[in-house]
Amino acid sequence: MDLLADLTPPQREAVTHVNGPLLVLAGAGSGKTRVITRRVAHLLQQGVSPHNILALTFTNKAAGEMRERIEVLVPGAKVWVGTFHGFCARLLRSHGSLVGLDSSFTIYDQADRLRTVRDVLDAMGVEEPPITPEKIEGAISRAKNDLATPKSLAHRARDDRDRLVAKVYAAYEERLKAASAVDFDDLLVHVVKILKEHRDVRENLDARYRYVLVDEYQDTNMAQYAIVRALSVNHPNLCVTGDPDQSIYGWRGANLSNILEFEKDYDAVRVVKLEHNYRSTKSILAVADHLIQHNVNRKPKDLITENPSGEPVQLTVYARESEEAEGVAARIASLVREGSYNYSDVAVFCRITALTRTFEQAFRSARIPYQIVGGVSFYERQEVKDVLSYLNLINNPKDDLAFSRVVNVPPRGLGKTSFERLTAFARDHGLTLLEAARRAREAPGLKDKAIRSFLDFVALYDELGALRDDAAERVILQTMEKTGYRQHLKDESRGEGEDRLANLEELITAAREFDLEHAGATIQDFLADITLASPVDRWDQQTGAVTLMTLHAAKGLEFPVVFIIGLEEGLLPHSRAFENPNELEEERRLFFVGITRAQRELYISRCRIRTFRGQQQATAQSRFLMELPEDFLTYDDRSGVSSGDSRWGQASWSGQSGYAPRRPQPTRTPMPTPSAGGFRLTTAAQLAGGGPSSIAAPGDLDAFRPGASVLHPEYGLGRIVAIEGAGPNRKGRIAFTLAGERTFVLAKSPLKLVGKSGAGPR
DNA sequence: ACTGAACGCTTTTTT
DNA sequence: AGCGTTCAGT
Repeated sequence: MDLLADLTPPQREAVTHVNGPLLVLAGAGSGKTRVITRRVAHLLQQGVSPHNILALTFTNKAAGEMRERIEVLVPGAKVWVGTFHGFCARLLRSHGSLVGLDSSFTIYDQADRLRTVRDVLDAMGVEEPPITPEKIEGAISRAKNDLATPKSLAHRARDDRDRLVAKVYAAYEERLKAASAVDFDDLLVHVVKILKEHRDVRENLDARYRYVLVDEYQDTNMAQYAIVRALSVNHPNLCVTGDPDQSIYGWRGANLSNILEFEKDYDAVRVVKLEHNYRSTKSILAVADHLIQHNVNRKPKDLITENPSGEPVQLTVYARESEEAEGVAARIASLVREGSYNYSDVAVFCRITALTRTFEQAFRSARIPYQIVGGVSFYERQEVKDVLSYLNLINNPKDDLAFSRVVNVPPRGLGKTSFERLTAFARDHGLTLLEAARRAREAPGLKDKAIRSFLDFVALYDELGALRDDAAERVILQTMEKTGYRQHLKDESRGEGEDRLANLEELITAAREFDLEHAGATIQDFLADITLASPVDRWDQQTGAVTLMTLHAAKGLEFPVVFIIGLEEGLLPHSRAFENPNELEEERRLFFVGITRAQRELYISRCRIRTFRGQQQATAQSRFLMELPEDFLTYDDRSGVSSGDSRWGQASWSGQSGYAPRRPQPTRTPMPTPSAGGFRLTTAAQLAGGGPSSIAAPGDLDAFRPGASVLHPEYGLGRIVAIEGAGPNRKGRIAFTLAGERTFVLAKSPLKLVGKSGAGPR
């Protein structure tokens, strides 16, 4: 096919560029992916071997898309397209020994990292760290992204916290090394190290990957920069694409100057600007453009489109979040009912994942199919993690973290004490935990029973270890049988075991699919694949459901209809960004990214009261709303509250604004307002005087009598069948409708009385 | 050693 | 509000 026929002159220029560095500044919706894939096809057409081309992206999803589109253009071309992390993992399997890494290394995800940091703090005897483990973990990650070592960190430490971070960092590194493990950042950092220290390797790779393409270059960090740089010394045929206005990963160490300074960094850079937008209506683009112009630290850029003006962008204010969710749900329902769109044409974006919960409820009761991208990942569920830990240990016997996860799963009578003795023994003799377990007889202080359990575990392990080179599905099945894990879940008294088994079935299915797609692959490949997979990768636009995701996850996607919710100070922009002008600009870019995902219709909303961590709070509208052009907006205040804030507030309650809603408003069921009215439940703990200022009024607890109905936040409704004892420590035996019988110390329990004999308004 | 309930902390975003 | 960790009872 003719690769150039349907391209604009600038697109054509980028596609036909062959040798030398190329910077493509691609505005949102400017056909960037099309340009990259065409360029790859063009290179192949010019006789470049697919073997010599490397295309790097940030997500597997983007990589997969690119691979597919290249396949359509040039069937059978074996171009390596993948993520930075995937590329580095592969490289380390073959070259890891140069940095002292076994080829069977384990990849730690963030949860593993945090666990390790906690363990390190524990081992160091730090009782009350001045900063949280999460912060330390973040600081270590940040240091790695900036290519800082524990030493350099210790060197520039200014206070106790910095010194602690540096110390933990050093110990953390040792642990990973001993466990033959790497974290996400290490994948990059180790490769950087190899490229720096082994000239021959670098030159070979530079020559091998003669043509390198990097997508989303504005989001590269120092380590990624160093890798790309090292692969483009002798053969600087490097093509980077990106948009500084869409840089949203600064918090993760992305370095905007990588793209801003690209022209100075390489000689004779060709720059191509793609400013023509093929995605959005004029209204949407105008709103995006107005907003982003408020960024000071920015290269001016035009956004042009020949698309129709379309509907104005609609801004709606709701009273509370439940109404926001219901309002959005109602609008989606009517859009679909009118026949203009399918559910899968619609996406709802929010700043933080916590906001999706309300929407789930609203969608469920409105019977709108939805899918959430992100949140608690499938692979993070307990039972999945357990089985995967077995796989990790089979693959890498040094993985102490995996060992400690599974040694007592299912329960083998190995408790804290036994485990601590084993750890001490391992540490004293420089053994891995598995080796130590093998020699459990020599470990001081271990009881006979524990020794036997450890030895049994090792025997079990050896049996499983023989499966090391088998396909993933088989190993998982064998593991579940031989460890007795499947039986363990079956025996679980309450219904949860079945859900867990169902999740494991899903894992088995995933493994089977992986095995089919990757002939000859082992569990090591399977583990790497799922560890490096992100929730977005599992997302599928074609499922006929509304998509619910964070603004970050939305990057690179597009939808006919987009809702962006929670336009409130503290949320968007997020409160953590208030202090820092750069971070504030990043928040603005984040909003910009969200807006420019929309093709035809865009709705933004906020609410006046939002519940956060259990607290209801009045909100202030996002400062970004003031930065949008009125001409392209309609405004609709459905909160029923007058408020002095902003010109928007004025426009709303006068009722005379020119921004009348264009469509009939869907009717809403009036909602009772629980907090404003008189009905409130009081917990037993409150009755007993949980607050420091009040003194227990013993009489109040008397309301908890046999026969009374109670509500427990977790177990739901129940009835008191018996009261045991007397005084403040009296216990209640509750028969729950769904969860069986349980006993509580009333004064400490979160039980609430319900029904007419229960607590009235106070 | 194991279970279940209370405590206390938090994540903003993710490869 | 929700989760992981800690604490207490058996």
